[in-house]
Amino acid sequence: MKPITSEKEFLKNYNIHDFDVPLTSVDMSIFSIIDDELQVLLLKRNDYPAKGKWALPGGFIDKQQDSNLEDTAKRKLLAKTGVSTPYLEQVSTFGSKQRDPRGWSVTIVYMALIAADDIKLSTDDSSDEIKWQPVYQLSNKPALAFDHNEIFNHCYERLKSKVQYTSLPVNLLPEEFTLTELQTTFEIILDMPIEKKSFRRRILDAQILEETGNLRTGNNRPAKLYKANKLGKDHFFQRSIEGPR
Amino acid sequence: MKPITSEKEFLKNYNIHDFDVPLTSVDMSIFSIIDDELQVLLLKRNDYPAKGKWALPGGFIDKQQDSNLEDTAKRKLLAKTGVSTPYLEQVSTFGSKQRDPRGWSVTIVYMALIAADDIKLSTDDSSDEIKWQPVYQLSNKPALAFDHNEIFNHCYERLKSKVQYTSLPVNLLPEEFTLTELQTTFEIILDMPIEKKSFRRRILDAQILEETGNLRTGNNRPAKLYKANKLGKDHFFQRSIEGPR
DNA sequence: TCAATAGTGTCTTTCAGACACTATAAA
DNA sequence: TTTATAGTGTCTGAAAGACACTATTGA
Repeated sequence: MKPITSEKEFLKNYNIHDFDVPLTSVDMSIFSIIDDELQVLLLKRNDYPAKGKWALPGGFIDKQQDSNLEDTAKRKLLAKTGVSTPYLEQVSTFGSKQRDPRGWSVTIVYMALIAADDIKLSTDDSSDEIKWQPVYQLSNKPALAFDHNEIFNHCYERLKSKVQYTSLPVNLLPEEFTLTELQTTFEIILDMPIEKKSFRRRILDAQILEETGNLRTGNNRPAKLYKANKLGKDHFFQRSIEGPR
Repeated sequence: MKPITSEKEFLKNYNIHDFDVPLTSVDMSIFSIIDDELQVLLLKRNDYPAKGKWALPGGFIDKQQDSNLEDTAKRKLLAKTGVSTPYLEQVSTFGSKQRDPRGWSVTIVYMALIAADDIKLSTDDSSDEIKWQPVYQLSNKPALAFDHNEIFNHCYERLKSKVQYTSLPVNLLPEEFTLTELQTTFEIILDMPIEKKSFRRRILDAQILEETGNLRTGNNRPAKLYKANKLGKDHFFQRSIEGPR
């Protein structure tokens, strides 16, 4: 074999199957607030390995369809929930010899935040059951497929941590919402009461919301409706919410 | 072909080469403070693709040697720098069709912080040149191999961001150091002066350091030497350093 | 008018920035 | 005694928590 002297020539002779690469997939924790609870989407696996076990949604990269990792995550999310423009954040990548019985494997993990009213659940042939699971029932109890309990916990910790110093929860609400609804969303995720005045001052001073001019009415004083502006979906505060003293 | 009815049978018939998986690697930004500058380690590529270009250290997962992703990163770091117990943090994963001319590829990116006095640089056959590059010369200027400029920038942003609310810089110093040396390290990374009293109050109140009892002497008042305790390597503050008003 | 929720005024607390001050070494 | 750097005292300011207060609706 003669020596290679150009990049073009190198690539002509290159074959990925000469290399012993790990299996690579994308998995995700899809969060939503349903029945005033933070819930995560689970699928029951229809095939081996881990057949019959509940798992986080995910799957393999489609080298034709997907032009990058986020495409893979978005494609899976759309297939299961019908949501096409989620808040999507890469959380971490898990890779080891033992995490999948098929051998050395790597999974790139995303979390998605979606508003409950956008969701139309559907399954495909990789699973016939799909459900929302309250996160407090998942933190310790039932064993998900592979290392998905660990993966989920990592996502949940990331979410709780970022809710302390960002405005992420606006992504879990419909387009229009009241300040009380937003506060409740924060409180559900942090599992902690927040002082009303502090919360409103913090959010309003950050100028990440704008009034829509509409009101939410009920059997009491109507509340102003707001929507997130550009910044609102991703604002970082200088200080964390501290909680009760 | 008869249907598969057990996990064991499934795994017997499973062959990873039936699947079209992407090429997977690990890359890293190794930071150190050298000559009072934040610098990052670069290697000149000895082989195609991108032969002759400077690149971040990295390489493929060795499915025999490495039992997880961190092992791969640690193995590469040890080979180049001789450092075996770094501060090592997974930053992000880049994956796309175009980022490598060999086709769809994924790289898991780590950043490492190491103390200058621990380092013994060495190359292997994948490169014959290795160097420290000041980060301010890298942020915009010279084109690294593949998407390594983008990868580096991501690491650098992560580092600067975490230095505002953690004690990470202790990992860039030798075991013993003065408060002024620690402050200088923060200032170099943030590229911003920090008020002395605020800094010392913040660090000391967090109880992440302990006095070693030794003193750093010179042509002036000797300074107390400190070392990080368990918390010191990874402490998170409730509030960020804000900088001059 | 009452119940319920929206929304505000204002005090305290915490921790960062500013900056002038004192302390201790070598030359 | 001077110069250089280590280290402190104490004021101001920004933003969070506490909590009592007022506002506005339907029943």
